[in-house]
Amino acid sequence: MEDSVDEHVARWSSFWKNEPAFAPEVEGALVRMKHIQRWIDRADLAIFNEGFTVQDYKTLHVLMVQPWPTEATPAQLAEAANVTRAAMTSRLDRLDEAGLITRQMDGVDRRRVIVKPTQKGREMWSKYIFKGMAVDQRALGALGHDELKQLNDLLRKVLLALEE
Amino acid sequence: MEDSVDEHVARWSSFWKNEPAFAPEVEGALVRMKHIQRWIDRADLAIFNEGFTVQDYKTLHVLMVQPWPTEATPAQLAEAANVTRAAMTSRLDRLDEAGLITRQMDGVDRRRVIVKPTQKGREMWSKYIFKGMAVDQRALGALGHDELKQLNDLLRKVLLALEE
DNA sequence: TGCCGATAGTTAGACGGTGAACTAGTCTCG
DNA sequence: CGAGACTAGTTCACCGTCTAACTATCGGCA
Repeated sequence: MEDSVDEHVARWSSFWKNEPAFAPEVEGALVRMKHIQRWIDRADLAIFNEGFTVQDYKTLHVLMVQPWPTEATPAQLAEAANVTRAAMTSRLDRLDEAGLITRQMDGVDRRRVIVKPTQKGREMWSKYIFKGMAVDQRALGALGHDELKQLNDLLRKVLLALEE
Repeated sequence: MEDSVDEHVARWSSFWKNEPAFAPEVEGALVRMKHIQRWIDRADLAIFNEGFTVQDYKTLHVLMVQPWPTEATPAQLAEAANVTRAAMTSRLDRLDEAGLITRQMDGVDRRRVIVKPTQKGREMWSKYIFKGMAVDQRALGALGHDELKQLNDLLRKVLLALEE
């Protein structure tokens, strides 16, 4: 059975009949990933209501999810959330304002700021994390356990190469 | 061999030892897709120089790639580029200004605007499309032909379910 | 010790996106 | 045929992010 991306790839393939640089399977896989990603983003958007935004949630999320025991610097959070440090500053301002995180100066290196979630921040996070996981599972719900494992094996191989 | 996402998933798994709602393979697959996507976005960014932006390119790209014979309406382009119609208006303004597209009123339905690439627009697009494809192929370069096919089969199954 | 370069975080101004309001044109159905 | 609902595209005000300064601090080396 064919999905919308098959059409897309077929059209391109005929457009570039004699172009060896075009790799249909690469194009197909990446466009499919993009579509899945977009579907999830839209579903996630629907979860949040006035006053607590997706950005707020994602910031809190990368904070909770860090390898360190749920504390981190703005720079680490910015990298994890894929935004600039400047953007992270204003995000943290909002969360600080709302009482969801605290910012303390690091005693050892006084340039650094240690960000920690408050109790209220942790509660806010867990209020939404399960909804988010439900969306994710709905997105990949078509795959059985073995297929999910296959998918992860393939993606892991890709990622290992990209991480050098 | 383990990638950075394995660590992440292992940490979460122990965090939620007794939480059946957490599905490690779903989480892993989606985070990996996100990382691959991000790697590509960053590589793409490095391709473009002053005066012609990634947005300009992507807009031109969705125009060239449409099922219709390289002409489309702003609304179709907005959907394809995943931005609002308002944003597409200002994108098209820039491309129009630069002489890369034309906007003509549709004779049949005079609310509609038909967008077409100019010769210059087509040239600009093909100037960058091969660089973009090279990035994509580098990203998935770790996979052989059969693995790419497997990956597409899995992703197609997911997408078919999402497209109803 | 004191200087110079690097680094963490913040601040300032510009830019692109969003949602809502608006204009103009089309469709439907009594 | 004409009123009301709908649709396409644009304009506007607001908001989040980006780049590029700027401040404060750290580290190395003469």
